[in-house]
Amino acid sequence: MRISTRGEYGLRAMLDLALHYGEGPIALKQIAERQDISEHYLEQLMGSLRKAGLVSSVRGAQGGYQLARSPQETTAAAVLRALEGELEIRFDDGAALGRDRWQLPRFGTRHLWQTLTARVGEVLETMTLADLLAAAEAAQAQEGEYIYHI
Amino acid sequence: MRISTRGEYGLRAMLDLALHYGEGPIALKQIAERQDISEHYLEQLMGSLRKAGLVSSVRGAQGGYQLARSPQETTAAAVLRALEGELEIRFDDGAALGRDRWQLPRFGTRHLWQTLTARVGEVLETMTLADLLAAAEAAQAQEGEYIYHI
DNA sequence: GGAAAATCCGACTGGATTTCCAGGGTATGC
DNA sequence: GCATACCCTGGAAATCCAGTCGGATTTTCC
Repeated sequence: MRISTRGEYGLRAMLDLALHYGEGPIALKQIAERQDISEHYLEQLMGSLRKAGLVSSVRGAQGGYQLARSPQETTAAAVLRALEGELEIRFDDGAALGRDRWQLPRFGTRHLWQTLTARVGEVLETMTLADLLAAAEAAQAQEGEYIYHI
Repeated sequence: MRISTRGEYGLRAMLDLALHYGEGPIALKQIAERQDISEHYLEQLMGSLRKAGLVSSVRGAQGGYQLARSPQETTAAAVLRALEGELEIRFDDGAALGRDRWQLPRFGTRHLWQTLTARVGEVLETMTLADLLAAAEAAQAQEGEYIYHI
């Protein structure tokens, strides 16, 4: 059960942009350094995000990327869809299955993947970049506490 | 967001065994034919399921595989864990992260994967083979109806 | 106008993973 | 003792992933 680094890196980049929302375009190089991602690779990912309309870019010196919409309006689902393609757990061609008893297992797995996709979708559609940053701040504060407990 | 064919095939094989629960050992060849899976490949998968204690095997003529526990006691989580390894969405080494503001994105993604893993886990731990077969029967009945509606 | 700073674009490669096959070994029932 | 079936290793083929490379284009600043 995996999500590739495209999702991880792309989401981190988007969260980085969210931290600087409203400050004008941020250069790819800065994001790559802060988030420790290969610059050229991140370039590809930003291309996908731009084509999906999630970020806008400004070319030339002093250029960079910025969120197309506010962190409150950008969902994790939109980001991951742009980077990883459809969010379905196992693609299902929707072909009609027969009525024989030995075909029940196929219905069974299909049902499971559908349920799983729905649950995951619920989470991703409701979580925005702003939500994630809020949760991140809470987690970071806790981690600080933990250190002092040693 | 993918699950490989190991999960799909293995789960189908387990559901096939569930359909014949209590009838003694079922030969691999029969399962492979009914579920349309390469015999040699399925052999590998059954090896994993056996080592995980989910099926027991009987060697020799009239041998085969059978569920080690009833369909009501076998969860989808156990099956998938045996075939796909840990069910975590993106492995997290749990390393401590710093308190700098630019590290917030890392906390953010970590939080998301944790939430997602938890949700998926809930579904998989509660769903048993028996549940899946019940859902499958309902789906198959509906599909029958649908055909007559044309 | 020119240098520098950036995004944009496509091709390509090395490596890992997945899927599957071949072939031989071993246990068991009849 | 033979047919049936599981068991094991090794590896081929294909696909996918992560990252690289080289350059083209656009814009700012001096």
